[in-house]
Amino acid sequence: MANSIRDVASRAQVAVGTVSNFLNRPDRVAEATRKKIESAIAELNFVPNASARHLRSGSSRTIGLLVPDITNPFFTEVARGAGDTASENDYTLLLCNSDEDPKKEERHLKVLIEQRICGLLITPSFEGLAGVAELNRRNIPTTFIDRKAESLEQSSVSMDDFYGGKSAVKYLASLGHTSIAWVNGPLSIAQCASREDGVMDSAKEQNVKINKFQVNQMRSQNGYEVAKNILESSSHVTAIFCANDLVALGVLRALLENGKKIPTDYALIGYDDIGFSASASIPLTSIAQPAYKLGALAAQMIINEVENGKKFKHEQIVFKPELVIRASTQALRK
Amino acid sequence: MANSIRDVASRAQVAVGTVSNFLNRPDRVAEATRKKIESAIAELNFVPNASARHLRSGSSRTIGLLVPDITNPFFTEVARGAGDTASENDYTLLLCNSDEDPKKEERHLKVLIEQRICGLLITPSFEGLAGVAELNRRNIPTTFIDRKAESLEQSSVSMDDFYGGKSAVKYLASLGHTSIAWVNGPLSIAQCASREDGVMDSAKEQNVKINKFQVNQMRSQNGYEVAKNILESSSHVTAIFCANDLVALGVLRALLENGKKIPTDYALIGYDDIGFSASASIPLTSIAQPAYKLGALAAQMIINEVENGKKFKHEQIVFKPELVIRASTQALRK
DNA sequence: CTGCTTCGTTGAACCGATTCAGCCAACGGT
DNA sequence: ACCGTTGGCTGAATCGGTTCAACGAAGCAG
Repeated sequence: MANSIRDVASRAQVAVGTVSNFLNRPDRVAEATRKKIESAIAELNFVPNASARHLRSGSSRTIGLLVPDITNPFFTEVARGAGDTASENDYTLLLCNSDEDPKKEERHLKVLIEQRICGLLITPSFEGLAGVAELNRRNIPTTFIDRKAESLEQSSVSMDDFYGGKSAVKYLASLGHTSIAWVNGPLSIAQCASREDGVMDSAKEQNVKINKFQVNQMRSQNGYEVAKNILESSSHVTAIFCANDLVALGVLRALLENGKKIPTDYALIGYDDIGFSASASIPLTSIAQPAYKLGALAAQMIINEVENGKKFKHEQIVFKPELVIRASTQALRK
Repeated sequence: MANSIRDVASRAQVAVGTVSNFLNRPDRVAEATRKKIESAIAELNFVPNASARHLRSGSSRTIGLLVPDITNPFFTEVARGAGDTASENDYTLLLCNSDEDPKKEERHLKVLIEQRICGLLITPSFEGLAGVAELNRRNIPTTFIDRKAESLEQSSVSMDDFYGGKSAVKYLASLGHTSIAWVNGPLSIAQCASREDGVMDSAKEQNVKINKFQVNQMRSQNGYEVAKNILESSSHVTAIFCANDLVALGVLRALLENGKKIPTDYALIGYDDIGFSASASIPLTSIAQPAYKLGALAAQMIINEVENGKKFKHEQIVFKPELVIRASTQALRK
């Protein structure tokens, strides 16, 4: 049932090496031979064994993608982008989800090493950096997604989070808001820290007051819970900026339940511009990140690195996010 | 850098076979030897090569999961469940997304065969069934997810869609609704067809009138668009039942934009109970499907089949979905 | 003391591809 | 007629594990 290259060879009356050439460098095989092999393959229903191929050739044509939360639409878009690009280049994408759990992350990293992936795409958590170092020691090229590499020895495709944080506050200020709630995730997440820097920088420039709030995980439920604090807070804010859309959607729900009107009572901005934000009951103004493109480009870069080896020049690509204005924000009425 | 089992063997002063035993059946190795091998492995930073292992042993310990839309939270939950179960049993999950494109589906199937996956989990599209037949010919066990297998030679983990459709209508009828809009996806999708059967069956029982509407893809945008038709429709409905939550969320947004009140003007029910439904601005009543469990169980079943071979008894497991009542429905006011 | 298990270990053969040195024929230039 | 080159093909060696027949030593019964 499972045919080998040797079965094909004997059926086509050629040597195994010729079949291998046919598979990998068809131009080196004469027309007549090619036909014989083609029909032998068709008759036997032969499909080459990837394991055998990888074992001997040394390169696995498999790239790993390790994301912290497959449930977050931002990352599914990244995965789609990376997956499509991998397919187009005849690479296999091995998608792993760590669920923000360092244990799982480490376990997946081990599996990826066992699989001898030729490259890794990862959005590293703080703890995950140790595992990445291990990959480096093994000379497995690694590209960061949505997180800038500090070292020039390392590629990354990331977003300008400072700019994103800054532009949201700037926009709110331009609408007349002078007191803004900023709901951030853990500062140990690099993206959150940068966004906060941007927020504070812009606040100073625009002479706007920032009230900081914090969630432990950046999920909808956490936003829902933190909204109470915002409502009860003594200082009166007129706008709320959340570090991602999931949190913003949670905040939105809590506000509406409390009879607040958006954008009249509060202007609300999220971050990521996931699909659900556009079709939320009050479409959310957000800082859009080109997730699909991030994944696709990162995959392309790692493939280049794999194929060009030492000649490859590492790059740290940084995109600017884009403000997308929808119904959840409007000018402040005095 | 990349060490082999032979390096470990010579460093630990034992035979390669002993190292292999250590890796696979540690109990057959004496304590002292075990220690020597352990430290050799640690010193060399040895990680076994999965390709070599699979090649010789014949079984790949990799199971494929092919989903039609990684963007749909329902399927990311399925993937989480399958992935976790695979990990726990030391299997690798190869997740592929076909984006509802038969071309991509076929391509992924080919890659999965090349990888010599030991089992496949799939939510087959109508066209995909041919590809699945190919897998069968190669004796690769296949389990359907969210779609009941017709043949008893085939396992499946699915939902009772007839029951789901029926119970939604029954519930609406119990609230006093007698005229209901039913927004379904393509009938070529088995799940949609069954749900519709359930809807019609219940309608007859409860003496309720059903107005059918149709979307081509089951995404939010399609729901948004179809809502206009519902509003303009001559027959006056008081409740809307959508074939999945994404569509329902789209409908919800459109209704609110048109100044309608939910649940006062219209009761609204979705299907799947994805996370976003609970935290939608008007939390959605929905027919809940245990997506994570579906994935986890399917993975467990395919692993059992792989490990028990012919002894394995195929099963067609069918879960009953569950009505989850939230704010988007209420009793009809006369 | 002998024969029989059991336990732990050994190492060569093998899985199915790729690689590469080497071979043969045909062709062209001188 | 001779030699060099080229194109096409061959098949043995190899990748890094697993498998398994065989073997030595230890333990135990008679």
